[in-house]
Order: sequence, then structure tokens, then C-alpha cells
Amino acid sequence: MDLNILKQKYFFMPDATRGAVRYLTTKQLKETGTQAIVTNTLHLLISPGPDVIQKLGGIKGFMNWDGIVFTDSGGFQLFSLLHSHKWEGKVHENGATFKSPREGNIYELTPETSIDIQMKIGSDVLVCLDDCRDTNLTRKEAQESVERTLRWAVRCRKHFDESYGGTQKTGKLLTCVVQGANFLDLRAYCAKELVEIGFDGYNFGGYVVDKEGKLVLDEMSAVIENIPKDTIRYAMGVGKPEDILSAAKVGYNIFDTVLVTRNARHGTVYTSQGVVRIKNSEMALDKSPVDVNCNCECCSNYSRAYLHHMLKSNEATALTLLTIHNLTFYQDIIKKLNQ
RNA sequence: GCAGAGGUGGCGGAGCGGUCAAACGCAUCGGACUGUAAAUCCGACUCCUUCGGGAUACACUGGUUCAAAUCCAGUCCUCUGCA
Repeated sequence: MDLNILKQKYFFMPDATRGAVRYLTTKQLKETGTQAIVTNTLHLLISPGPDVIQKLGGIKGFMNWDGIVFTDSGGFQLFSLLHSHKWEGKVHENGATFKSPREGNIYELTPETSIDIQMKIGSDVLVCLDDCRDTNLTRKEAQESVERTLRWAVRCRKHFDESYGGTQKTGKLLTCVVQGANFLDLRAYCAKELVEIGFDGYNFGGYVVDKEGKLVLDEMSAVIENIPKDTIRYAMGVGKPEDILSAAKVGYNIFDTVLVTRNARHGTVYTSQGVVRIKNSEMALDKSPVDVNCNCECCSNYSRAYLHHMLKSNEATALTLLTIHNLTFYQDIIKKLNQ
């Protein structure tokens, strides 16, 4: 598999956080036009555990997925869960120590263990552990997060190269995350320093929309201006269809968001005529497909009225069909970008 | 027919003198969701309102009380047991 394509073309990766895009079979996932997915180090660490996945052929063998796999470092989830006190644990210079609410085990995620876990999961593109913080950071906090992210990036780079032989030996790519909150100079600084270390990709990290839900394009620009063009430029967590187009225009080429699949499950679907809420009463007698301009399994076979009824009746089939549609809609956007 | 139990908002079901326009659940109607603890969460849900309130409401009709969904009487229904 030639991973260099990730540096040249546009990709949208649905989140298969626990090694599954919710409600889709791997076959259905492929049929949406999806070529790459993101799984999550943190969630897979807790269950079923990296050793189990490794024994079962890595995430690709496990899922029977022959496409590209990214693993998120787990930093974003863990730190947001810890910062909001939803999980017990603490962030420290060596990473984070936390208690899994699932079975109460104590785990430690460090730059090195994060790489180890991602290797065992068997992903194609690894992400360095980054120090992701809350929104509304002071300059001092943002600076600390940048400096720690840089120190961790160095450790990840070193560990990946020294313990595994780097890209040359593994064939895998290593990407890093640019922090700096809404301080443009910190964003630029973080990007430059990471480029200095050298990675296969520079991911825009942190929060991608402001309080009003507007994409932070100025921050994204500050990063893109300081990284190479022929690299992975992954805008993590972006976003709404229009946000993906904006980010692509600025220079990003890879995207992921939970909105696609989560909104589908909640009955909010994307169409060529804008957002439609399938659960709303006006859909009850609507014989038209979700999107007349879509050829997915959902739109080719079923009416809005039928999907409305299934959602109202808690029939899981609707979740599958709407996920297929939303994901197909996103992949169609990506196809147009690649034309 | 006799003996018990009971009739509360679209439904189920709390409340058993004042803080009750009435808990909670469901249904209904909106909305949110951006490196997923999410088939989740939030709001509305008698009518009117200049958003401060106002007017009708707990089977029906009377009554007691400063005050009744809550107490009393009668009426009409429903369920369970015995004939």
C-alpha cells in the first residue's frame, strides 16, 4: 500500500473509534467510497487491548478492513475527559495516568506507550501524543501546551525510529499535532518546531470551531503556512461540509469528524439541498429519498417517510441507512475535491 | 344486587388540605452535536400574554374551609370478590 497518496489527495476518514464505524459493516463502509478510517488508541487500549488486537491480526485483520488506518493518539479524548472531570486521572509531564471507568484499571499513556499501542493496533499512520487542553486558554497555558506537545513529539519520533526502525523499516507514517490554541504566533511556532523535528504529517489539533461554531480559519492558516506542501495536512475534527471545503481551500487535505455518523444516528442528514431532519413531523409522508442527487443504498431504495418511521420506532436499520447516506455524501464531496 | 377498590393532563402514574398548572415515565413538537463515555443530550408540551403575569383545570353537581386534585354528600361510570 502506497501511503504517499495521503500527501497528495483529499481524504475524509470516518471515526471508527473502537474499531468499528458504528452501524456499518466493513463492506458497507467500503461502498460509501471510504478509503481511510481513524481508530482511537485510548478506546482500543481499554478494550479489547492492544495485545488482543495484535494477536488477531492487527486492526485490519480484526475488522477485515483492507483500507488505510490512522490511529489517533488518544490525547484529545483523554485530556478532555480528564479536564472535564468525567474521568479520574491526571496529566503530567510523562503523559497521563488515569482510571478506566469501565473496569477500574489504572493506565498510563505516555508518548512511548502511545506509539507502542498504535504499533500493536497495526495502523498505517500514527499520531504523536499531544497535550490537548480545554478551550479559552490563557497565553501561558497555550504556551505550556505547545512546549509539552513539542517535547512529547520528540519522544514519539525517537521511540518510533529507535524501537521500530521508523518508516523505513515499518512502512508506517508518523504524524504530529500542532497546538497553540488561538494564538497565531504560537501556532506558527509549534508548526515550525515540529517541522524541524520532521514528520510525515502535521495535524491541526485543538478545537476547530469557536464558541459560535465558526471554523478557526486564521489559526488553521497560521499552521498551514509553516508546514510543507507535500505532506499530510490533517485537520482533526473538521467538520461540517462547508468547513471541510473551507479547510481544503486553505490547504488541508485530510479530515475526520464524528458529525457524519453521529448526526446520521440522530436523524440529521446532509443533502444537496442542505441539512434535513428526518425525525421532524414534516417527513412523515415524504415519499422522496433523503437526497435526490445521491445514489447510495439509502437514497436508491427508501423514502424519507420510511426512515422517519424507523427512527421513531427505534429500528436500528435506519441508523445504518442514514449513516451510509451521510458518509456517502461526505465521500462525494471528497471525490469532487480530488477531480 | 351486596361487599371492596377506584375515576388526575394525549397515555401510564405520583400527589391525599396551602409551596400544584400538578412529580416521574412514555408519546408528541422543536433544537444541539465538529481528533465519539452520544440509537445521546437540551428545551417545549391547558389557553392567553406588553413575558411581569392572567384565565380556566384533577369524572359531574353541590357543600365544608381564609384555602380543596386532596375533606363531606349526592350523581354517573370502571374494576375485583360474593351471590
